[in-house]
Amino acid sequence: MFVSGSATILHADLDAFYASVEQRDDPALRGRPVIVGGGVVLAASYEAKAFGVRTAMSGGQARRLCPRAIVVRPRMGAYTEASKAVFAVFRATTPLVEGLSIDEAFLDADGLRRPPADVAVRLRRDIAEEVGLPITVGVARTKFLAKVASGVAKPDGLLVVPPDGELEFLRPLPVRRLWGVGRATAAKLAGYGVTTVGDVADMPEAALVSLLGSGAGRHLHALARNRDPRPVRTGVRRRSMGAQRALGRRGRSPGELDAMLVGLVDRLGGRLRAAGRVCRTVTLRLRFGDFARATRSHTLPQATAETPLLLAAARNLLAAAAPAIESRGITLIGVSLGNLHDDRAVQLALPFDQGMEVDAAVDGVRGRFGSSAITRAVLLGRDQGTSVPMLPD
DNA sequence: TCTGGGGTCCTAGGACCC
DNA sequence: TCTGGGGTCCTAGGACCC
Repeated sequence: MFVSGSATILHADLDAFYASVEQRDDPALRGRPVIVGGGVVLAASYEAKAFGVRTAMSGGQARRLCPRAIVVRPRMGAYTEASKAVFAVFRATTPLVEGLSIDEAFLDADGLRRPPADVAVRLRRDIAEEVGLPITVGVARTKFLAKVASGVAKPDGLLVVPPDGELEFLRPLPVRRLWGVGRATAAKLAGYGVTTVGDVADMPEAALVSLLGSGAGRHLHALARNRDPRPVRTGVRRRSMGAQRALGRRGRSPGELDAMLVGLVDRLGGRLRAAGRVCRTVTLRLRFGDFARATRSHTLPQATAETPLLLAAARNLLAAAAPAIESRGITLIGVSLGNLHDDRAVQLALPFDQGMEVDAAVDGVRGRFGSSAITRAVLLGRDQGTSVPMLPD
């Protein structure tokens, strides 16, 4: 391991997260191939990965590759709890934590007194001792490089990329290691004989832009040349919230679909309200019998977290899509809520019989917070007073 | 081999407004 | 009667990530 004093960003990534939680909680699973999820592999322990089992693989294929694997049902609650414990250790290390997913985060180690490599060693030890899970940490000057480093160091590893060894580390890597290069982009690049990060770095930016579009092209050009100025950002808010359900191949009646839609929207409405947020855009996600995907969306005039309003919008979208579903079949239904805002609702408890004062109060709030602060004022009844949801911005 | 459940970001066209 | 350029919002689709 190379220890450097000037690398400042850590990328911490739990190994085979769901499977590791299962092995931690059930000693009989330790050292054995474990697959989480039945129809599709949600996570595979490293013992199972050794047989070629991969995340997102179908359950049937995974069992053929590794017949001895123990298949366990996912326990989302246990994973959420483990994630919270891990993030608590992150925040005890530094307040500058940017979560990327349930099992992954960037930590800014700049400004900590000890060298970043020491911070990383201690972080891995703390998480092993306090949460009982293996975690891999990549350390580098930039986010991108730190993430690549943790990917290379997996599992249960630590890799520091020294500032004077960055290009040497980066150039031989396959393009798929670049953040944002998936199957489609890798295939496009391979068509031009571009297979390594070094190959990408040697291409003119204009060539990448004409091949991949201006956004992806410029992004890749910069990353391949090790330019990534993005800082670690705290307090990043969720921008959408969704729930979906796979349906298998057999057909579903309109009544069944409607019942599923009700269930999905009800769950999302609860999550939205629990998070203290409201949404304006409702998107219906469909996957047809041939597995082609489609989305249908509608933007409401006002943001809301009320289930009946969300459900009405979702039902309209489903009704509009009914002919396509009828003719093509359906294998997945989902709902996603976008255009999220904070719901900073204030409840003005005013007597029902003083309508003049309600108007005055609304004017007062508008005067203080701007004319767009109040989108709706509702008379609730004698005892409840007046509800005034506010939507600043 | 037959396909989960959660997200993010980008692109492109059309509507609409100035 | 014919017509520019720019900006924002909405919708749909696609790629990618874990």
